Parts: sequence; C-alpha cells; structure tokens
Amino acid sequence: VSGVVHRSSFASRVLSVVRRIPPGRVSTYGDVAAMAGRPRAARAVGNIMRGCARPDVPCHRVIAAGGRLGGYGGHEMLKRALLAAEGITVAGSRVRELGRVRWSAARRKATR
DNA sequence: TGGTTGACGGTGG
DNA sequence: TCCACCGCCAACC
Repeated sequence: VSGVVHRSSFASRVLSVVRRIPPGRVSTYGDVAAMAGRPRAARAVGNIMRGCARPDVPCHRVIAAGGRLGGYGGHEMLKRALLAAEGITVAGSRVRELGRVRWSAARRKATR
C-alpha cells in the first residue's frame, strides 16, 4: 500500500482506497476508481463494491457522482442512515454540501 | 476466448 | 430536476 496505487489487482486497490475514507466523509465511485489508478472505471468499482460485505470496508461512504447516493445492495435506506449517523446531511437521495464532505487521498491534510 | 453484467458518469431531451 | 441513452471497465460465466 505504498501511495495509493500498488501492483495488486484493481479490486484490491479499490478496497484499500475505500478503507481509507474517514468517518464523516464520502468519496464517489469515480474518485475511488481514479485513486485506484483507473479514472474511467467507476462502473467497475461499483461491481466490486457489490460483493463488498466486509465490516472493515466502509462501502456506505462511496456514493455516485453529484452527491447521488447510488446503490447499496437494495438497502439504500440503510446507506442513508449510516451516512446520517456520521453527520453527513442527506436530503432525498442526495448528499448535501458534497464539496465539504467529499474526500480524496490528495486532500486528506485538509480533512475536516 | 468471448459475451454478459451492473452499488457508474456525462450528455441531451 | 428527472429520465433515457450511450460509453467505459473489471469481474464473471
């Protein structure tokens, strides 16, 4: 895990990126794909997240572009609840103030 | 090896 | 603002 991109499979890199998203912050499928080294693989990231049931991977912090929630294996309401519990304001199916809660490795010094 | 599958993204209506 | 379309991609089958 040197830097954000290493030589493991794309799926492994994606999981490592997601594990770094801090509580109270979110990242988009596209951002995660970029941090994993494949800027256009947002959709592939979604496929990987689809089978992510591990407790050590905060998959609820990965949302779609524009603040849209995206899916959560048929439990979108749970995703909203988990985000709200971390202090993230969600209106309808949209995360508010995306600019403030959006996280990326490059900006982590500015966290909070 | 080759086609299918979507927790996606951007554009256009 | 919402929806339909099309383009992209790694994992699956």
